[in-house]
Amino acid sequence: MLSYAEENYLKTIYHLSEGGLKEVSTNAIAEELHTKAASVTDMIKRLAHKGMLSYKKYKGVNVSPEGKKGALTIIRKHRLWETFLVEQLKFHWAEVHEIAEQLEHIKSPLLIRKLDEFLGFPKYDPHGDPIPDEDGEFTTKPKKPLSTVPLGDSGTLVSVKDDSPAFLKYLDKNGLYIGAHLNVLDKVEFDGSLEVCIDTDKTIFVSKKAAENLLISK
Amino acid sequence: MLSYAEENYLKTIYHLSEGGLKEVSTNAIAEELHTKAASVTDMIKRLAHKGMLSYKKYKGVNVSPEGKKGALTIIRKHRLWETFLVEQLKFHWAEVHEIAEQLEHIKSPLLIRKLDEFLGFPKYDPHGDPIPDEDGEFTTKPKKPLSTVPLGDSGTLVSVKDDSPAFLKYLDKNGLYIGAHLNVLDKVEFDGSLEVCIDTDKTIFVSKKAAENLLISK
DNA sequence: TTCGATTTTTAGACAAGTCTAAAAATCGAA
DNA sequence: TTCGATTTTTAGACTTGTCTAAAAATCGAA
Repeated sequence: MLSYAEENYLKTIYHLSEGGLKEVSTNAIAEELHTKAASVTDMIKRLAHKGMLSYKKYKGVNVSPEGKKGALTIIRKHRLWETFLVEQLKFHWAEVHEIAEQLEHIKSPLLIRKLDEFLGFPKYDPHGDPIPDEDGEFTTKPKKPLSTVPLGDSGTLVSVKDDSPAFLKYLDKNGLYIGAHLNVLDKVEFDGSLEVCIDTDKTIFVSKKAAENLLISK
Repeated sequence: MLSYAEENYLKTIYHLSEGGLKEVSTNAIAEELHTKAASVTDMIKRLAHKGMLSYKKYKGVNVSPEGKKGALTIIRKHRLWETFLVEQLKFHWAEVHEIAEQLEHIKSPLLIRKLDEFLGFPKYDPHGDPIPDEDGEFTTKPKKPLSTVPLGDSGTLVSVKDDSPAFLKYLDKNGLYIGAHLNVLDKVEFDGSLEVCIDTDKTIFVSKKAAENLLISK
């Protein structure tokens, strides 16, 4: 059984390893968790001892199959709770992360199964990220920036790269939201901006910079 | 800001003090929390230092107004989450306590306000206990054992004294559930058992012992 | 390939929360 | 009211998770 702190480290390391593929450096973990390298060394020893990571001094860590399973369980819980907060409690998708960071540590497999059922077995969270199932399986729809969508093509706005308050305000102002159906009507050669139709009923212009921040999925 | 452990102590001490009325002994706290008296002494010093308790060596502790406020916030969260688990996620009311023990420590006043609204501002939790509002106010309906309800009177089954699996099984078997409307039709002099009508459509006999375990409210 | 910069680990300290064992205070019965 | 039993506190140790400072290992550029 992992502690609150151990779960946070494991989840972070898993994310940094890009799904358990790459080894992760001590400093990268320290930076991500706003902690110190010495603390990270202590913790990765603990997690390695528990079989979650494989670790060789000075060589960084790799997530073990056991660790991957643990990380995906935490991620599953996080994303289910985010879905609950947005769909049921009517939070805005940009304000749920901190609360889900707490909720993801609640220990009760039955609770998560019932929550999943209550939400109708969602496949994606409010940020467009996939929700792993009980076995850790999930399907990632390829996401690409709106700026790379070919003229005439359409897709769903599933995520944003930058979720700063300034950019969220921009989204609101232009009637853009996660889940919106976007159709690229025209590309302006001069400045790279796009003419985009939202849900077939509204047309806006999106700057090149904004289009690079909007992530689209089919 | 109180830690997880501090919150648990405060809540337990508040309950033992019967709403902040009585002073509470070190040993009583230790027994309730399955910990040792020495640990309790350490913790009550911390909580007294934070202004939650007033404490004089060897004299037990009293809950301060600040402490009462904190305890009622935790109790409010606990009971709202229990209500959510039973009404929305379809847990049985007897299996939600442990999960709510974890959920009650989630820190987000906005979350609790939204949860309260989502649930329709419930006044009582699935065990029949009152849910304090944001200011810590609540109204306790007087509860009394079914065995003391006069012949011909009726009320709602709001709680049980003993929630052992054996007694829960008994409830199920007899069609009894929290929220059932009960009407005392007859009292058997011989063994103190009662003839009770459930929701006007079913009549059962309840032994004296069972009737002492069933708590009724008008 | 060597030496300085960077990264990582070790060593030692600290805070929270727990424990055991022993000392101190209080309680209660004769 | 006194003395033994009980309760409570203190003292010291342990674990988890954190830190700083310093040592050790690795990396990279000349």
